[in-house]
Amino acid sequence: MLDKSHKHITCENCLAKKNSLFKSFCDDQVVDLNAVKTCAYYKKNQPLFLEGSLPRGVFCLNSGKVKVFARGEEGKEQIIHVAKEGEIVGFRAMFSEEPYKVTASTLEESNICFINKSDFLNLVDTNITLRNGIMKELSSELANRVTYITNMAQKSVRGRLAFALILLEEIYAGELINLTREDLANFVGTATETLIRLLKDFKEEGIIQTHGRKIEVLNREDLLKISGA
Amino acid sequence: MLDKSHKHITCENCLAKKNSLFKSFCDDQVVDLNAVKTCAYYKKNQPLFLEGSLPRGVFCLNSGKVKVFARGEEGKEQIIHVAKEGEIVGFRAMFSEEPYKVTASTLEESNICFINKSDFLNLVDTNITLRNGIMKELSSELANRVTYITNMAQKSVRGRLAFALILLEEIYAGELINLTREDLANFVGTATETLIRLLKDFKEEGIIQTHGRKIEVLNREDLLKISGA
DNA sequence: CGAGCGATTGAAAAGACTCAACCACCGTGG
DNA sequence: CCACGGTGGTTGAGTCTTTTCAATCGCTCG
Repeated sequence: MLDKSHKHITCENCLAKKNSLFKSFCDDQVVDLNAVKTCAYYKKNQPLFLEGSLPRGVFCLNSGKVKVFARGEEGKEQIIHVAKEGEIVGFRAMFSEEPYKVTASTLEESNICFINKSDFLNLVDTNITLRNGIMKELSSELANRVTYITNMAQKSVRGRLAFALILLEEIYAGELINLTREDLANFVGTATETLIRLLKDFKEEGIIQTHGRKIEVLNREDLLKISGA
Repeated sequence: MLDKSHKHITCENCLAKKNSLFKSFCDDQVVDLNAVKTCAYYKKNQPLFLEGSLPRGVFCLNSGKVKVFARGEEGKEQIIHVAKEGEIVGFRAMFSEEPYKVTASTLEESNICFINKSDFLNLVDTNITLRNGIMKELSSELANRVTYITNMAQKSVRGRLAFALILLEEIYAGELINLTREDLANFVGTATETLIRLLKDFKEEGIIQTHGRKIEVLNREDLLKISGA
């Protein structure tokens, strides 16, 4: 179960150490990191930061999931990314002097640590491996978004949903995908009703199965095939 | 008129010096840059690099325009960006060890210089301002693409075309927009026929005017309004 | 128990795409 | 000089996808 207190999480045990940009850190640096960070417990649907506000630091997810989204014209959310345990959220904003272009908000209860902008930039300055990791990460996200844009522009909604389910299956590794239909629709980029109908189709085709709102992928191959079309 | 020879272009006079990432360079560095680069004349529709190939360096546009695109499933191009004089193309790939995810190809006759990967990375290592500029550039492009994705996912084709025309008007600053209907459709993310019909609508509404294939924007305000809807 | 949100369904309308045909321009070779 | 072929631009008709609007259902929370 989740620890709901604000107690300090030690970086040494944190998943982020293994998976994230901080993986290059040696023991000394982890101790440093541990010293400058602060930890907080977030309830479901609590924002980490808001579009338009000024970045003050980065967020490191110890547990829980976070959606990152922009708002289109009529305020409709477009979910750009779903971050999971071990990921660092908001580091792109550290290098531009601009306000956030996106909002980040928890999808479930989460324990999230915060590292101050100056502390973070200090780490970046003193650790070449970290800096290279960040440049590589920025570049590869840029490349990812090319795929994302191409998908949005060229695939049918059915294809996009298949693609989204593949991504989400990996993000929810092991667990079932657990999103409101509206969030899922906002990730795929479609209307909620359309999304529900397509999920129904997938169910009837035996590709997925639902447990309440939760979605289980039964046939990844078929999803790949549909996504490709 | 364009100089069609392969003669050396001096960085001192190049637009890229003023506008691009290299703007932070002091005179000495410009001399260095000038020494390591090579120049080439490109005909229309000639590729700078191909999706899947290994990056060997960056391209600096002295004159001309370049489209950067990915290919969707059935090979359909999705144009991600149209680069103009002064821009540096392909620098994202310098920081990941992966093959290009996109193809770059000239839209018109161009004079383009090439800087070797190791020379470029050397410059990045020795010039902190350049490095910071690059990180900022990567971050802000990432932010741009969020808008791009949201547009693709939520706007109608009409809205996307309006948005594209606004962007292209800036890129073709002063000149008329000059793209094949197919390229424009691949930028907007639609079928060529749909694109042509929408252009016709815009013409009838007095928002644009065509001169052969070239497009002149008459009413930017209306485009903004349509794009916003 | 009632309010309210999220999930679901139906029906109709709008938006885009596909296919097929035709036009217009341009450079080539005879 | 002119017919030819090819590419890019345009139009029409029909179809499919997706959205929109309206209504219903189920569940949880106070």
